[in-house]
Amino acid sequence: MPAPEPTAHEDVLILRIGAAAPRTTDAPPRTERGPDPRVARTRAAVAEAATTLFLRNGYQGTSVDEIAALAGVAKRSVYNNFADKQTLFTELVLGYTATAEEFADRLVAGLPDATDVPGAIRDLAGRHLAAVARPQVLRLRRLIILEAGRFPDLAAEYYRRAPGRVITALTEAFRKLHARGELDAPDPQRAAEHYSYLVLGATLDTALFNPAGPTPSPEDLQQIAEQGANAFLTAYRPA
Amino acid sequence: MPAPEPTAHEDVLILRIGAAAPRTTDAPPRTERGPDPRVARTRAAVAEAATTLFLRNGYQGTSVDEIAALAGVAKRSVYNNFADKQTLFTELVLGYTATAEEFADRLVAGLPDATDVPGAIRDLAGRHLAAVARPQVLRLRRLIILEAGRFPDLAAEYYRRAPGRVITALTEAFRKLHARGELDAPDPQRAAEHYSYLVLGATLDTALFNPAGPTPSPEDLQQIAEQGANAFLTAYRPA
DNA sequence: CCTACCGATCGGTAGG
DNA sequence: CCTACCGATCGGTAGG
Repeated sequence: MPAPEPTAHEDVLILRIGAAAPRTTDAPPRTERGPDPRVARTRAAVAEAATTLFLRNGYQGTSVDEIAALAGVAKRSVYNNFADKQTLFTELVLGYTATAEEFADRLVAGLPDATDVPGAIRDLAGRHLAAVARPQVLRLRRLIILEAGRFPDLAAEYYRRAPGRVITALTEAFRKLHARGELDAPDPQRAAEHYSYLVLGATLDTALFNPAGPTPSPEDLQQIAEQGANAFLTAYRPA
Repeated sequence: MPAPEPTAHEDVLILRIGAAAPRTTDAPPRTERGPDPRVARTRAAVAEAATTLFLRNGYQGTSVDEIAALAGVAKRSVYNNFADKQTLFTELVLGYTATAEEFADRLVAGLPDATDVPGAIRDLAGRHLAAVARPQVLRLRRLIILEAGRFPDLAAEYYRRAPGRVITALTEAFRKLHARGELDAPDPQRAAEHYSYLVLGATLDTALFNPAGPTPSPEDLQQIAEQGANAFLTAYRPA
């Protein structure tokens, strides 16, 4: 259960979306040499430029002209690869959501069968907060919240598959640990929520109200995670 | 220390701002009958309309024309009462911030000297969550987060005077309760943060990602508050 | 990749 | 002379 390398996380998103097949499905102009590599290159450049600008300036604050300019392509090329601005936005966000979903599953994977449960939960809290507190992740979370009025289904799907997925996985883990007598958690879902907000709450909240503020140092984050995990372990310690 | 009547809370904000003196300070045209009551009436109508629309559609999503139309006045009247759209927005938010600040102080007032500390903290949690979970309060919080990029100083001031004020007051209360041996909270600020996120975290988070979603019932909120308070009390129970 | 253009809408201000 | 208010329209910019 190795922790993923932090900074590569966002790159995976960009590359995945950038490498996706273009939207044209009818009679693609294939030759024997396969699809035109310039198509994928242009699409990847648009996706990367759009990701950068959406995360920095929001949906409304980003114009398609800016995306085209930063990608080094014509505005027409943007619309050749994505139906419209809304589709471009939702495809980028859903690509990241899939990455976050995989992270959630890996994060909790070893917990139900851990031998040193307090140690495993402290370790999980440290990895969890370190992953969530990365500037790109905080910006994405903030972006989705900002656009939840315009894209309610997208926000709901992100919530269900990213933070909600962690809650779901932790609920199952805590249920087993309660049965094993390792935790006193008769309501495992509530315990999972309490864990999440004890470990992540302060950091996520601060980032929403002060988006341009400094990132906490790894040492600060480690301390916040440890104190949150300790409070959780004391509250849910078996009798 | 009675809990404020919920729905009247927002009205206080609107009336306070609406009744404020107009901006003109040089040589007001007073007669023996006092200032023109139409001035205050127009200003109040603009403030109320702007509050409604900003909370519903955000800053960018609200035009001055819409504000004027909903208030039933000419657009020129908006500019006669507020220097520009940004000033209108910040004055409204700061008016509410002052109300929230007073609420924070009253909320925690009796805690440091409480005799039944667990009972007082459970009671505080119920009043705290009930106040914060009101739709108007959740919408205001969301609005400030949405505009934290455009109005960073405003977001920082709101955070400091509203949720931060609760943390500050609780920190002092927990420090005294720790000294009295009623809580085991050697780091009272961290304890105050843990209390806040245990009691409020899930409700605030859900409202951000699903702003059009249903409000939890008072019974649900009471249960969430009680379980959060119980987890806090177990985690910080003196030895 | 640039310029041009569309239908629409914005915040702010003119005259009366 | 003042404040308050109106109908009309300004220059500039957005997505497409």
